[in-house]
Amino acid sequence: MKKSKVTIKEIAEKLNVSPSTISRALQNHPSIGKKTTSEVQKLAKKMGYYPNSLAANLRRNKTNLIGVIIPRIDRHFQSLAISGIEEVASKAGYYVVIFQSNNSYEREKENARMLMASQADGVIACLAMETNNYDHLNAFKNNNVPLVFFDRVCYELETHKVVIDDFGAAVKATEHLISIGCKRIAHVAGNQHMAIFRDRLRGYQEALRKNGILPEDELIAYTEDLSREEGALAARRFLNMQARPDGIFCSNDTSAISVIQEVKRFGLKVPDDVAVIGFSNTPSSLIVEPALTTIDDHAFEMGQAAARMVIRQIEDPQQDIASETIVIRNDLVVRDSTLSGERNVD
Amino acid sequence: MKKSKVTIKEIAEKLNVSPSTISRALQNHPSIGKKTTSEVQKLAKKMGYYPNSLAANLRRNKTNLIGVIIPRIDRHFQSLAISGIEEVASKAGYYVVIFQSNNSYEREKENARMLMASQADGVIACLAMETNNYDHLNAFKNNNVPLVFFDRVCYELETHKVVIDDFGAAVKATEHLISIGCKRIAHVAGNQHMAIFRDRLRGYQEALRKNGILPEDELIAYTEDLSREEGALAARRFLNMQARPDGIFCSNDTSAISVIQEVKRFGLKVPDDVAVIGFSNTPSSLIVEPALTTIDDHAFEMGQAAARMVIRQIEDPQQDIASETIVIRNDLVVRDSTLSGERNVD
DNA sequence: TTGTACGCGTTATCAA
DNA sequence: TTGATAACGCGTACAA
Repeated sequence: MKKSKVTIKEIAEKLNVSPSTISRALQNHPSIGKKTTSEVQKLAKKMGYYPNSLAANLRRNKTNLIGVIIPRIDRHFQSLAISGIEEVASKAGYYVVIFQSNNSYEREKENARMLMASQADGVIACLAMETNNYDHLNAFKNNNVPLVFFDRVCYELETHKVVIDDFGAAVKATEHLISIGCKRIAHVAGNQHMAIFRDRLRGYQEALRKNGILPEDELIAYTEDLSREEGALAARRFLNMQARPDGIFCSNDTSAISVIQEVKRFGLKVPDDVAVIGFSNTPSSLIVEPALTTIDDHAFEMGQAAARMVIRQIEDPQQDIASETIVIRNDLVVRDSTLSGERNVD
Repeated sequence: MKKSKVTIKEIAEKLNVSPSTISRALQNHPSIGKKTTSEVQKLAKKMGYYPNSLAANLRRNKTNLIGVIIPRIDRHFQSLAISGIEEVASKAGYYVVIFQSNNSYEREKENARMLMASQADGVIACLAMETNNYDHLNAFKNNNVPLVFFDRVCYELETHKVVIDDFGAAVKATEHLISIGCKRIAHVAGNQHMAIFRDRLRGYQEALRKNGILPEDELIAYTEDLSREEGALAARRFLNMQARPDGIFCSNDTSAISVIQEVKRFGLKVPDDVAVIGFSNTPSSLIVEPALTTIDDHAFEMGQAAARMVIRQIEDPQQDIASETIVIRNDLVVRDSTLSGERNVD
């Protein structure tokens, strides 16, 4: 049992050479003799030496760390995106450190501070729901730490971004409902604080207009965070209306699944009486009955793209284009919640 | 736009005081005058100063980092556990760094190396499926870095552990099936590499024996990783048997849900013809129809307990009990997949 | 109340 | 092929 950790110095003493020789030998520096090198490496292993990356990073002024600020890793979309980030990062020799904001602005600020202090080489962020002040993120720009947003981006800040076309996806989803014969289409909307949910709402409205349907305010349910409960609440309100909607587009899968369950509990059929469509293609969308039609937003690819972007900036900072936006494709995945020969079309 | 990051020295020069004064003022050291302190802090803010924690940690020989080695964060159980870890850690002033092994032994080894290099103050680990050599984890013990296992632990190593009573939970689950009248109970087993899945299998067998039922080998389906596909495969085999099982206990929810879907596809009813029970209480268990009876393994609490344990060891190393194991409670959550007045009992 | 001086573990530069 | 020395940014014992 060692008391304190083994350092380069101790190895040097045992071998009667200088610490620099050890340092070089451990990195297979060509200027060190083959024999010395292998001796050093053997002894280092035997002594249980581990490099102290604090010291090395301090000296080198590079940490190979990419910080990720994200609301919550236990959301499917976000953990998938992180997997994408990690895949690209680790292949390029970077480590990924995750900071959860829990959708709290204060924690996000704290996370940003910690990231600055930890000397991360680059940062990838998906903003917290609460966030509408962006000063805490300026520190990165001011210190030339590359910053890439994804999904929940901030248009007020001039940085690189990775997004999907939420507006277009919402248009696609809504027009799908129209195409299967829905006449009266409702929308369960997310927090209007966030651009992605505003865009989805706008897309929904635009699709209606384009198809000669007048958007009605009472057909929109504004929710705080698209939870199961809010989905059920919205569904009940819609179902009890005189003129009941025959199609519901929800801004996420959680609320959509809740809506399906509520429709069934109400004694109506999905999709025959009410067709339902969600957003994100989470695993649960395959389990609910009927299986949920939804938008696949390719979270993994968003993560990959964000990581590639931030690494490119780290590795050649000259190429500093002011602000570039990558739009990841999205697909409508049609399943039984909108698919049926028996839809009650009038 | 600053070229390089602001340091204590630069602040010192601007204020014509020594760097140590700045250092102390920034930490609200009592020996520094009120006026100086506030001046320093104001200027630091204005100059956009961020402490360099590499340097500070190197000096202090403490990082306040807790490293977590975990197979995959996009598994519900694991991301919940991490949330538990984070909650406790951040309250105690520690940061959590996550290293995914992707269930690969090689990556886990690499993760351990990185964690040693990053000078983490403590480590929490949930082992990869592949892992059956534990040398890479000895480094922590040898360097007095506290190590706590949770869930997928390693009995060969003398460390602190947080687990649930997998054996007891499996007994409970199986006896529940017996109690509702199941006579012929099958089991979808996880990878027998891992103790938790061995224990669940043993618990299943023990419950049968205790109740005078002879465990049959053909009623056990051994799977690689309890995936949807493997669950479906197992279900088909069981359903096509001459003497069809009337109850199936699955070692996770994913396979259980898949079994339910397969039973229905086969034209039989859950639970009337076949009752199904899962393990872990994932969100999807509420969405499948009928809703899945399952074991709640309290992942969040496991994470909390592991974090408390590792922090205690970090903060008073004298109390170094060789090896302590915390067993977190687990609950049987009874839902419709085993609940029905109409079960076909003979 | 503040400054001086040193060291944390490593690496880069320069000289030998 | 190797060694001496300085430096990375910060914290702290000691001195003033």
